[in-house]
Amino acid sequence: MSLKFAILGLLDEEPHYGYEIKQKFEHMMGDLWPVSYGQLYPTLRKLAEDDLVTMKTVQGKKAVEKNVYSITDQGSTYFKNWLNNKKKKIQISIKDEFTLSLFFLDRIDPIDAEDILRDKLYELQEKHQYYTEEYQRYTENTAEYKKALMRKMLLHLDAEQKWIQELLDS
Amino acid sequence: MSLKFAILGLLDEEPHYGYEIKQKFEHMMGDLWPVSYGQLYPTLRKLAEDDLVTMKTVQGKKAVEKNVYSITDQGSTYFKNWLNNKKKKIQISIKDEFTLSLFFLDRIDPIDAEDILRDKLYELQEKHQYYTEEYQRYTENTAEYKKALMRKMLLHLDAEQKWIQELLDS
DNA sequence: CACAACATGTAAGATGTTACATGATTGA
DNA sequence: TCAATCATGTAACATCTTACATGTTGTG
Repeated sequence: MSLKFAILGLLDEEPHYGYEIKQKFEHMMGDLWPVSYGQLYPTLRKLAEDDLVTMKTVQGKKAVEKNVYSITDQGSTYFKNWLNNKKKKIQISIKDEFTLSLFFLDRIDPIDAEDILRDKLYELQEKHQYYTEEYQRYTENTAEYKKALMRKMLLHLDAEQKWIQELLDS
Repeated sequence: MSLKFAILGLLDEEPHYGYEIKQKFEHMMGDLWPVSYGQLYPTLRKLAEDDLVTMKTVQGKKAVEKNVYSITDQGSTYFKNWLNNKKKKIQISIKDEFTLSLFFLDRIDPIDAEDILRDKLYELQEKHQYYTEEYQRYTENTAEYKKALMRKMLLHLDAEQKWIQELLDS
């Protein structure tokens, strides 16, 4: 569970409430890593159950209540241990619906098959262009990590395009 | 759910029993896409419940019983519809534990941080070499798709290595 | 005889998405 | 006043992994 560590990492700097964690995290990630409330709140509850964080309800502006979470010593140790020691897996994703469907491409008309590949290539090019422009909008003030993450996305989009181009050429 | 379509695709050629589906699929995928029984059997049951496949218990050699699954007309239509029409998503995975941990790398000693990057780069190089040798063992008889899948893996491993190298250089 | 391979499954949990449900506050 | 944003959550489902449980058959 990555989100668990993302939350602990944020809380290890300062306390945050749920809504804020989502906004801050997604902004940091350049919107490349969305978080749903359906995952966020249950995860926060579980972290509290495990005594890795504590929760305190705070009155915000007027009648708005916020649940502010703080990391515990246990939580901080757990996080730092993860950061320093644990072998962390990288994900090279080749298990997706599109890739699977190519396996069965010989079942359909070769002309349709080529169309499918060209469509996907076009889709990838558009995505690449969108993220390239996004990347160029970044300034010197943009956090290094955010740039790096976008760079990673672009490199993998390059790889994917190259792959599909190779398939078309063969 | 990708596995569902993988199963239907196999059954759309000829009937298979569960164990065989796993073996055949993983072999076709060059062992890049493992399938657990904990996922396979419940998925087969669900496909049967949805009338996309039918199950028939058959006596194999001696006392061994096999549950042979066949695709129904409904299932065949469903599969072909997926193959021809549905917009299928590609997965560019940037949401993994390792990538996340880099976000917090400024919390640890820069020398340790560099070590972590170098370790991962080394790990990726080993993996790359392993798969390259695997790829070279493929012959003209090897199914095109199997080669293509391995090629995709290698291209994304290249991208990942390039990314980490860039991080080290900066 | 032991061990690998064949064959089928369940239970529990991890990790996530989508849709629903509720209500306050702010700005146009 | 109306929509966007702020704020918190639940329920159902989807997908997948790991560990457990059971028994047969073929091979050295």
